[in-house]
Amino acid sequence: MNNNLSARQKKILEYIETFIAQNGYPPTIREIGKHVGIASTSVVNYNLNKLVERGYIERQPEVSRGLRLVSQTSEEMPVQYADLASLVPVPMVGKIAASAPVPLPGEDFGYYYDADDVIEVPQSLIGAFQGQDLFALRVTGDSMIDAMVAEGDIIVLNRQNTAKNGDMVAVWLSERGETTLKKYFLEGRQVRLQPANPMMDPIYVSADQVNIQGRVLAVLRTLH
Amino acid sequence: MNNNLSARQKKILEYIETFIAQNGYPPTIREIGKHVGIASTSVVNYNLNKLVERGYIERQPEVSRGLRLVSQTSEEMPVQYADLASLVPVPMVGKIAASAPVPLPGEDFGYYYDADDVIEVPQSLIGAFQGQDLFALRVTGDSMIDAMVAEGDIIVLNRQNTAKNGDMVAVWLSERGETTLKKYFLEGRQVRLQPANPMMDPIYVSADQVNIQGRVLAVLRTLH
DNA sequence: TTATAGGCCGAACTATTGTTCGATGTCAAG
DNA sequence: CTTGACATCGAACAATAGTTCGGCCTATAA
Repeated sequence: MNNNLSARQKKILEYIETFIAQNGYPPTIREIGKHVGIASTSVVNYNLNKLVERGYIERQPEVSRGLRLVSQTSEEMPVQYADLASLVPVPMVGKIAASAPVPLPGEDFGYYYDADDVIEVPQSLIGAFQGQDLFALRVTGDSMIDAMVAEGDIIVLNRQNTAKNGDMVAVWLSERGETTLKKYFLEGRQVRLQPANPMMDPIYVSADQVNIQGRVLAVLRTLH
Repeated sequence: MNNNLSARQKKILEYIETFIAQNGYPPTIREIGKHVGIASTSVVNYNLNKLVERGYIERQPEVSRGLRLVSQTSEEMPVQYADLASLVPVPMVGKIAASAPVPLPGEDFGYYYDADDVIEVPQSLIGAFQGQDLFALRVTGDSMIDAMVAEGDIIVLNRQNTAKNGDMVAVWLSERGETTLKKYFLEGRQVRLQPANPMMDPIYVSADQVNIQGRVLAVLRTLH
């Protein structure tokens, strides 16, 4: 079977590509025909099906503009791709202080934050974590000093409400009405919360008093 | 004018986003309506026009699926954005401890570092600084605790031997045989070195005892 | 109270768009 | 020469999808 594309099919493919890039949605059969010089919609249809057979595009029957480009893996993008992937956008959802619960990205927030409220973090700083559950907070006040976190620091968290021993977590202590950053150790029925600063003593809290808000993945401090 | 989105409009926006991600082409008015719980196409149309007014999407009249999402970020700062989002390679030239002078990238080093010894830092974290004079150090030991810097942290510096008041600098105190990170204030003939931790007291050193090794631009801490 | 605007519904209308099918021309194999 | 696969055309058809309009409801301003 011939797996090469005819000149016409290449033209179609290119047109689809530029059209999508330009408009954000795919072209119709007629639009393709007009720009590629094909008079009949059925011919375009015919060639589109060829492109499907050969794996260049996918189509959705009876759906207007129902086509999509299939990413051609073997291109020369691997370098670029790695670069783009290594910078992860993380929404800044608010501030964190000892006196208040952690603001979490709620359902009501949805995906929409101001551009100002997104920071770009190198993937290498946050390990394998990624996606919807990442968020960032700016630290206000000096109350996190025992966590070695200063005012103005940005902490990057993964939203989760469980933790493994040794994880650095943001917790809300319902009894004290207080948020803190500590290393988490479950010890029997109580939890040991160990400050990052080795000179500070841990506190012990009953497990049901501890609301884990998220795991701290990174702390960023800029000084310029 | 109210620029906020109603819950319904947020839902629509989210649906468009996931739909495009999933299918490669935008949804129709009826598809949106069905999934967002709107009975009438006219209402969807109405809300889509609201989204256009507020700059979230663009529409093409009389075109099926003629929607596109407007990228929120590229709106105002197209140039800046690319810059801010870019990663700057910074060589890791060694470790820093209180007990030893700061290793500096010497001429003899040249441009040659292992790939392992280079970290990628977002430009946004280090402000306008860039180029040859950037370097990074890993902190060993707990001796920098009064600078709110923990063991394992990475500090990014700009090599320079002068500083402005208020700059956070790495200095070698020849008299004490000690390296520290402090805020720098020149006061007459002596220098006040102020710990980042506001609970700690400053130290005062004669100006000629202070060897500035570099200005601290950022501190990075990873916890995974 | 009466307006008025915003949000919504339902239904009809029209334009767009994918699908189908018979017919034609070309070319290489039998 | 005949056959059959391949590519094309044109036209009609039917499903999809955007637009419009009258009416309803609620909250707020006059």
